[in-house]
Amino acid sequence: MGTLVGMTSRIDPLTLEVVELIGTIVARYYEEYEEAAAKHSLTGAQARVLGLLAGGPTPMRRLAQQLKCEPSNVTGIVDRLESRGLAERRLDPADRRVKLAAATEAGRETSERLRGSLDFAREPLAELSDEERTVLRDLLKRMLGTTP
Amino acid sequence: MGTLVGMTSRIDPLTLEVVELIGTIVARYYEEYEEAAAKHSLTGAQARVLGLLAGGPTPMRRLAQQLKCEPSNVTGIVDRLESRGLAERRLDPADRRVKLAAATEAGRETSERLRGSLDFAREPLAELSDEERTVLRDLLKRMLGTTP
DNA sequence: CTGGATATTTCATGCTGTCAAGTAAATGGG
DNA sequence: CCCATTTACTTGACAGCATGAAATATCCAG
Repeated sequence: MGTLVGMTSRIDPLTLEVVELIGTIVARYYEEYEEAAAKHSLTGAQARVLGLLAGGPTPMRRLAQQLKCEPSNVTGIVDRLESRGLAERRLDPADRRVKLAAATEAGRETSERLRGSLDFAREPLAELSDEERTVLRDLLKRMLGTTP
Repeated sequence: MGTLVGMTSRIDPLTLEVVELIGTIVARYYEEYEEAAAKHSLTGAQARVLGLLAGGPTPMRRLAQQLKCEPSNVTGIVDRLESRGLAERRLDPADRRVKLAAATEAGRETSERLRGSLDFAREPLAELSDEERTVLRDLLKRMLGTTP
């Protein structure tokens, strides 16, 4: 029967406001990420994988876990990176079932340039003083349960 | 060789930490959103459109602007919502070129249930006191330039 | 009325994602 | 040792998202 609204009325307005702000940040962050990736002729998924490969050669399986997707999906993404010379597959000498995806030199360069162009981070945060950033950091940490 | 990092060394560690936290929040938010949508047999895009339609019948063109995508893309998303009885197209009496997408009663219900299941907002914020939430809100607002 | 702008759709194409099936290699219990 | 199982990856089929170009219908200004 609760036809009308009521969907948000149980949350206090302050929480609601913060939620909306976070939503805005998420949207903006995502948007800028895709844009930055596109600027380097990469899709978001390709950029994410390339970013993961910056940590060193990684088994396909592990990439899938980190991206929270099926391994078969990673196959395609790495295929496309490979066909552009940004990544390569290596055999894992310790286990011949696994294939290690690794960034090539070109891949590393692209990944670094991309990371450098992710301005979302710097620019809006520049608005805040060191002290404020510290407060923000601690609040976010608490939100995420990083500091129980 | 330039093995060692260096890619982020020009940003101070505090900013870097905040950026990473925001990245984590973005990832978690997105993940939960898709999950909540899937629980109602919707894709993320469909859920977003349905959410926009909660604001009333909306021209296709406007949906595209709000989603920041091409209008031709919206056609497909609304098609799929329509084929499930969650949305419908109406003619705009004022301009016969435009079609207004509108949520059906079933669409409104789904959209409300979905919104109710978006717990990301509430749960982590519960960690914070009212005062802290206020501080957080103000910091986020400043970051977003909402209060110049 | 005519020409140009606007709103939507259709089509072709590419990427992301899932799932089911298949291959290859590791592993462990008998 | 051997076979059954598990694990890692790939392939193929399919759906959805997203873009761009071209078609259609309508609006609007001159």
